[in-house]
Amino acid sequence: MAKANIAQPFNREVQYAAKRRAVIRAAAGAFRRRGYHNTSMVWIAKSLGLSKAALYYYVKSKEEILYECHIMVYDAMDEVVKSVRGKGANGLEKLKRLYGAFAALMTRDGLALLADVDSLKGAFQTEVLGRRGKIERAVTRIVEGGMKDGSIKKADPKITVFFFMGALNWLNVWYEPGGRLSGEIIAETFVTQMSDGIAS
Amino acid sequence: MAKANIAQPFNREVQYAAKRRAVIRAAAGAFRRRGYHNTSMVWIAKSLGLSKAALYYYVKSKEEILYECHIMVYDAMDEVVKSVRGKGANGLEKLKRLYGAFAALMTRDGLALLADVDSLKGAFQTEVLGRRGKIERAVTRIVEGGMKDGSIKKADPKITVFFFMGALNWLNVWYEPGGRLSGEIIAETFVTQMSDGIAS
DNA sequence: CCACTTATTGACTTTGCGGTCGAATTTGTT
DNA sequence: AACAAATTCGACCGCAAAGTCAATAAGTGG
Repeated sequence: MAKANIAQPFNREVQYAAKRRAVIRAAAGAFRRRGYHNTSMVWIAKSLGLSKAALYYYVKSKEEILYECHIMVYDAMDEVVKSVRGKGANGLEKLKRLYGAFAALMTRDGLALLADVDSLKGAFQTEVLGRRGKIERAVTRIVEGGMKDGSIKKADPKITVFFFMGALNWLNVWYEPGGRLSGEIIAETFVTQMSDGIAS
Repeated sequence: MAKANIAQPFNREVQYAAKRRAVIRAAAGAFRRRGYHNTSMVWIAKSLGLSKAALYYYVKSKEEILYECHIMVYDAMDEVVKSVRGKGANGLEKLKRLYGAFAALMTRDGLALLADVDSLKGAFQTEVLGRRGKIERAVTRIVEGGMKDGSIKKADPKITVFFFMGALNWLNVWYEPGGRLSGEIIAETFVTQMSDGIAS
């Protein structure tokens, strides 16, 4: 019980976890802007005021960092999916909430869908692809629901989903925090455009 | 004059050019599927039944291949842009033709928007970014035209354009030639979804 | 202030891959 | 057949960047 009450800044495990997260986040930002292979461990280290060797105190390999980046995003997305359960009058309404929240994740929280899945090997890749599939299936299910309740016009669900999910992914490439276009405006426009594109 | 009439299969320059193109195309396919950095020169060579060294008889560097891949796509897109000049009753109609043709490029001709611009350096990168900007501006101009003539609902043109261009790019990731979903179906659905999303 | 754990480092090793080169082989020409 | 030009190859080099490790500094509890 003693340890449990120590204030966070003086709790070593908490500090370690926080620093580890900082490493992941620093890397995630760099990966998003310049890609996985164009970002070196030295660069990540320097951006945190550390040496490369120190990084390996927090992570096992560069690949593990990339893996964690993906997991971070999918965790957040799972959370969003859970939060729209039961909400919304129909499939389309539910989807609008979901999509808006996804857009917010990208712009507000700096979380980006990474495309470098092929740089992951073995179990890492398998799990990330699994998580991606899970999200896709969840979104597809909502879309199918909307097609059934008549709020979304009938079409192949897969194409429908990948269309607007693709738009989201491309955000990584051109969105710059603090730029002319605020995250709110983007999210709003995206939701409208998505919604009008598929409403019946 | 003598040389000019030689049949193509016996004309060395033509053969050289054809082989060079084959190298670019083989690489383009691999880059699209597994990414630039996950594709080695040895792999490209073997996929053509050659040794790595032979590749360098046709190209100066791996970076040059990536550069040519980009140029190939932008040339095709410029062609599409030119082909819709004057066509279509209004901005939206023009855009639908354009977008459909873009989708066809991706699915039918296997041309893919590469995202690895950051792997290009110096002049290569500058030119590719220039070409990309040119296309974006052309598309944006059409969209703005549509907003003026009332066929497209008013919104920030940049967001509007990036939304549906992003969807196009994401095709690379999931579209598989010969799969359940034909290029025609995809192109058709994409055009509808794009159009309904922005029509006024 | 001492013993011990946690953090961090500089210097080194390893490795995968792009790129080069001279030689060999194939192809085309007279 | 002989020669030249176009192709292709095996073997090698260089380098950037991932990853290791022994040494050390910083922090903590007694």
